[in-house]
Amino acid sequence: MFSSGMTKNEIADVLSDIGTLLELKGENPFKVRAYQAGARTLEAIEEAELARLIEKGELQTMKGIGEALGLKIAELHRTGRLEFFEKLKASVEPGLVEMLQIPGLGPKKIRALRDKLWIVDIAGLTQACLDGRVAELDGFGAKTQEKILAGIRNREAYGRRHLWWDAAEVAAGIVAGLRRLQQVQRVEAAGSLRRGMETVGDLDFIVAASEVGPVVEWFVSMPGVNEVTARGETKASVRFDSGLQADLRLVPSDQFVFALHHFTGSKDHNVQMRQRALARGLSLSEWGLFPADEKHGPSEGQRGSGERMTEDGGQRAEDTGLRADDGGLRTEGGGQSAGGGQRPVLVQTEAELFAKLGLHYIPPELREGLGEIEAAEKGELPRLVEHADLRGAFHNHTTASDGRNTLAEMAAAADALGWEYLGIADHSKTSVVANGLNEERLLRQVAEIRALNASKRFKAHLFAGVECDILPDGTLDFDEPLLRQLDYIVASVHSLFSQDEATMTKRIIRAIEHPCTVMLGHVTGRLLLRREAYRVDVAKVIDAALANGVIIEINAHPNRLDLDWRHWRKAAERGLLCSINPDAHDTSGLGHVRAGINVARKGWLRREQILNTWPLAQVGEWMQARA
DNA sequence: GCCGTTTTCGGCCCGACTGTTTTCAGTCG
Repeated sequence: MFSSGMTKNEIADVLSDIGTLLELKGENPFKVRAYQAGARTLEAIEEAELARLIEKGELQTMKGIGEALGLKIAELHRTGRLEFFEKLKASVEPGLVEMLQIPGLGPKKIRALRDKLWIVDIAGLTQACLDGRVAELDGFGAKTQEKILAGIRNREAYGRRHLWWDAAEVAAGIVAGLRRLQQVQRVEAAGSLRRGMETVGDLDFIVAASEVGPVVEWFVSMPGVNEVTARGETKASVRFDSGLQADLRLVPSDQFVFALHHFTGSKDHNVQMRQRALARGLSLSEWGLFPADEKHGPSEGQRGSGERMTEDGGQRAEDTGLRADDGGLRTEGGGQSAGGGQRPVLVQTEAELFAKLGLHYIPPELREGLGEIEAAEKGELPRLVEHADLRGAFHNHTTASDGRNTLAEMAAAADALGWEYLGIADHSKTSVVANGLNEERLLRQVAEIRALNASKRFKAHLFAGVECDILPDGTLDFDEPLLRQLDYIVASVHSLFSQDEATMTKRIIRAIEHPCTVMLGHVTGRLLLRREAYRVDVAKVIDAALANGVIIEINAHPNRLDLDWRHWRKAAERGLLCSINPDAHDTSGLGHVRAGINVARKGWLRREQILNTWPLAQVGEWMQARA
């Protein structure tokens, strides 16, 4: 029998899930912690090492793994299944696990709600709060009840949007699937996903096809489709189990580019484009570009969707590498010829469409109606940074703190990406929960990094850094003599998010003014769709960074993506240097830079303005000069 | 559930904050 065991990270996830379930069952908290510690221990070793230890029956030589965990790990590794886990899962209402996502609700309170009010899911909890029953429970009160309700409401409100990263993955699969259909001539994802927005509402796919029936049929039959909300000749809509909605729009081939442009938006960009067309005696819409006085547009049946400009999703066409249009075709030229005849203007690419209106090609990420059309008219659009421009990345974690891959594994991953360098920045000692490094452990890691560099085992040069906590008073977590031994420091706030704006701003600026600070990490602490930014005067922080020659990172973790793109254009014009930092906690996390590239492009950033597009030698010189 | 070993049981574990209390339990990072 072919074995289908689990990888170490999958096993770690199971152990961690067991911890959560035991917690909900009210188990001894130390037992819970033992499972969580076991998960962490597992993450801290190499895949091959795990196999070797299991083989030799030496799992228990690892700190934190005893007899019980050892047996479970071995079984999961061998079979991918664990009876104990299955039974445990079956014994806990799944709704309780979901309730853990509500801020302020932990295992104890959830248990009380279940045992005393028989609440087993969020729907029941909502009703009990509305009835006022929750406030009457021992240990609960009016404020707690209010907070729970607010948490649930937020969840619902946020639930309507999705992280770009998650939506992009879904969209890529759909685009690839549509491309494989023989009836499909052209397909692109549009919407806010194509514009690289940090979150997206739903997905929009524009398709030109020789025959619509089979395409619609494929679309509504995709795996994961929970509900088909519309199904017609020109449009189909589905909702996935995840809550994500996807729209398919079928258009004639000669309308494809117009529909793509229209549904990519944004609304403001489209309004300005239409105005520009009108000024040239033309009328632009999703249906085409026509002489302005000529009646045109959809037949009666097609109307309706035309006026709807949503913040919807789409897939970044560049990612596929397959896009034939738009590529560098930057023709100058007016739309004069366009109005010449009575027939609609035909274009094959968006670049041609822009050219018809006297514009250079405007990349989707810039289409926010924030001056891109004026810049495109004057030929002043920047050459935006591209994913391929990256030569490395800073701010990455290893198993030394809370990462899931070792230093060597991360270095190997950087090699695989063809990067010239990789910056390590594990947590500092005050981040206890993230297993932050104390002085001794940090120095040991620095020595390890120097030795690896000397050994030439990896092509990528490793920079020794730290993600140093900014303490509540703005001082750094380590003394200057220690920090001086590192190549660079990322300074980040991880505690006391509740400080008022003045205090938080002062705190961060003090950290920026520290002579050892090289970069500022996740400036606002926001977690997209989950947690608001802490209160901070970002403008003052940018001023301070500029004054002190400190880099502000674009934290490319799909949940963070700050400093927000809306600040970058102006800040970079003033000379603020950027670094696209993946904040990777495992090797696959290095791929987050792709989300960071979106932010940089939306911020009009050019390659030169981003540290980790520079060649290794230049980065080294820059760091030397700073030190 | 793990660990240690002058232990086979008793301790593991940090600090801040909030809301509930009247001295503290629960949550969070």
